[in-house]
Amino acid sequence: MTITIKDVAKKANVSIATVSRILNDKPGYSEETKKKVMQVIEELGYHPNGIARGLISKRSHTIGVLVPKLSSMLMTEFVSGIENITHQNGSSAIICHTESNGKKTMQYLQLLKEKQIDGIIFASELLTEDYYQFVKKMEIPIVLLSTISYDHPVPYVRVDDQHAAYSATDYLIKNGHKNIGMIGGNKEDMVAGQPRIDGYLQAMEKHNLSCTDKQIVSGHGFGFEDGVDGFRKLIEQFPEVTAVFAASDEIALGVISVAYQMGIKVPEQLSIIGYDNLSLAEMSIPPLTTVAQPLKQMGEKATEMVFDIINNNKTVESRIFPHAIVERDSVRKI
Amino acid sequence: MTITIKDVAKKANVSIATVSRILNDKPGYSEETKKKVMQVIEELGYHPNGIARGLISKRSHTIGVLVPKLSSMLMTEFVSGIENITHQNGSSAIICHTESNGKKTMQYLQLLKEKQIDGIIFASELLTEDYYQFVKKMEIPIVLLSTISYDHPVPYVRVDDQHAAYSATDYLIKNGHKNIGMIGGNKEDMVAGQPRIDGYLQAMEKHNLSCTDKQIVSGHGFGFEDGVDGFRKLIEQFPEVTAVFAASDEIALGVISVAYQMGIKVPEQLSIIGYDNLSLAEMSIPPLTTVAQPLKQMGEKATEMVFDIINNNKTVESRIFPHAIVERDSVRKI
DNA sequence: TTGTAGGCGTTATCAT
DNA sequence: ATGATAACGCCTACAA
Repeated sequence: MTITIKDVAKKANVSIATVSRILNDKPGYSEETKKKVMQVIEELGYHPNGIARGLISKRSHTIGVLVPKLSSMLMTEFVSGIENITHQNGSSAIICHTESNGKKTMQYLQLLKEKQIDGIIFASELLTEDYYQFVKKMEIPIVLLSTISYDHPVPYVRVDDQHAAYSATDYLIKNGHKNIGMIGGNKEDMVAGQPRIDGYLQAMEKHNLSCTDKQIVSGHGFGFEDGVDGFRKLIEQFPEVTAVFAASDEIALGVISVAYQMGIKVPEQLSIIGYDNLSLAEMSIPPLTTVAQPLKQMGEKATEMVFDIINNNKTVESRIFPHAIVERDSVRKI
Repeated sequence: MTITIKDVAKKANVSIATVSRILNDKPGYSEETKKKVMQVIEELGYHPNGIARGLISKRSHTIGVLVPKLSSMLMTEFVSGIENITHQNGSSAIICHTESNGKKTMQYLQLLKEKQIDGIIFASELLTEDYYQFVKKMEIPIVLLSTISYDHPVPYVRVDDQHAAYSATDYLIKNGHKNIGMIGGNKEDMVAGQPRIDGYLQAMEKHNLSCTDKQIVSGHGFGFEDGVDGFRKLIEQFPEVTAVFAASDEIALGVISVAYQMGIKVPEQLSIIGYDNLSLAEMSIPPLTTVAQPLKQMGEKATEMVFDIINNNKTVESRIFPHAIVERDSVRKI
């Protein structure tokens, strides 16, 4: 049997109201009784029941985090930042692994609603009409992380993907490369897929570099294997390639790996620039030049925004974080 | 204003008891009223309040997960497995990032208690007397993941670290290596530190191979940098080294990285075997031979055990998972 | 089949 | 400064 505020009250010969006051630092008790009560609490090892509290306060001090893929280091960084701020605000985070599955996502949304979570962080996936309608109807504060909604005014935190991709490609060009290929993620992905391809295209055009379809391979995802398959395909259809822009660090590592197998030297014969700046990037051989997103800070900012909405019920402003090229050793300067 | 069971009852012209019965599939209602009620629920977009439910059922359908480090891929795999099973059981997981900080850990423990979580998974860190006493007193079901308690009978899921380390070293020896060095994690770490060193020592002795202090470097942690620093130190004090056993994959990558910088060829001049089999291992150059732990399954099993305790209130048996050498290309067969 | 009422552990509003 | 008591949203005997 777990002990409640009643037990404390009884043993301390006071009413539960008094105990409650002491617990919540509300005026209306003497130092003396406080001392007595605190002692009893200590003796009994009493801990208030947050559930009962939540029933009244209508706050669960919990926020929900929806992520498509748990196994990516990207998410790890996000989650890490989210957890920091959440804890700092005396709350905790429930993490939900959607696997990019619409049905599962809706299930989670309902679960979170039933759990009475105070807010939601929705990461790295398009906010569909369904999701949006649900969240809106339930009046749950939400902010998007590394994604956006095209049709609705939902606050977000992200990097300008197209611009970042432009910068990456531009960096390659500025370093003397002309035959630049790109390995993108999923073209259908309106958030991280197409925009990065567009940024690449934009840079190529700007510098009057030819860019045929053969120079772009867009696979199914952003993983190592996608990089492996992608580069095999790329080098076959565009053998003149001298530099590649990979839409993720994992893809970039896949490229490096294939290059190594084929005896192509990086960066002497092939330059590579990645995207994300995961810890992987420093660990690769050669260390990977890549465009960095401030992952952890983004997670933190998004979380701060959620709490801002929760606490002040004010609308918050979206935020685009700056990206930056992190120069390491995978790009040859011609 | 959020709608409650009362609103549903009123609009459907029934009592809240009836609505509750329908919601929980308890006998005592006609098909007809069910239809009516369900329709009203639909119209109103009603969702039961899990908090209120929890107050009665004394179950929060939430479990707490304590991990020391969020940014490691090890944890990612664990968490992934945990989340799977948790969701499968209609619950969710609150993840707590302790940073190996005792005070923070105790705070989290109390937070979790107040949240009335149903159980705890405690990962990759020694269960101190404090933690144990708290959990015991609060009668919270707990299972340890990739760690153990020396002094108390707390169920755990892990791999036999010493044995695994023995296997790794043995593998090196069987492939003809004699001058084998080791780069361990933290020696103070009674769970993942010393046992792996012991396993290494055991294998060396068994095969009558000399093993001086110079052959072992034990750093502060299990990260990439520890591998970098560790190997620099190792090769200085033990230049004859021809193979190294790294206590983690990240350490191994650090070693490879330094070797590359120094122009030492892997595996031609230096063989390396890692520990963990993270996805990193396949991505390295050359692909890393390592001893694999079934991370995700371990997370899943630990979670199943927690639910076993919660649901059946039975004591569960600890489980040691088998490890396995995953042969890739970082060890030269002499 | 259905409704009434008490209780889960707190907090908040009254009195005293 | 303190104590009774009504909520909070739901479940569950017990009645009807």
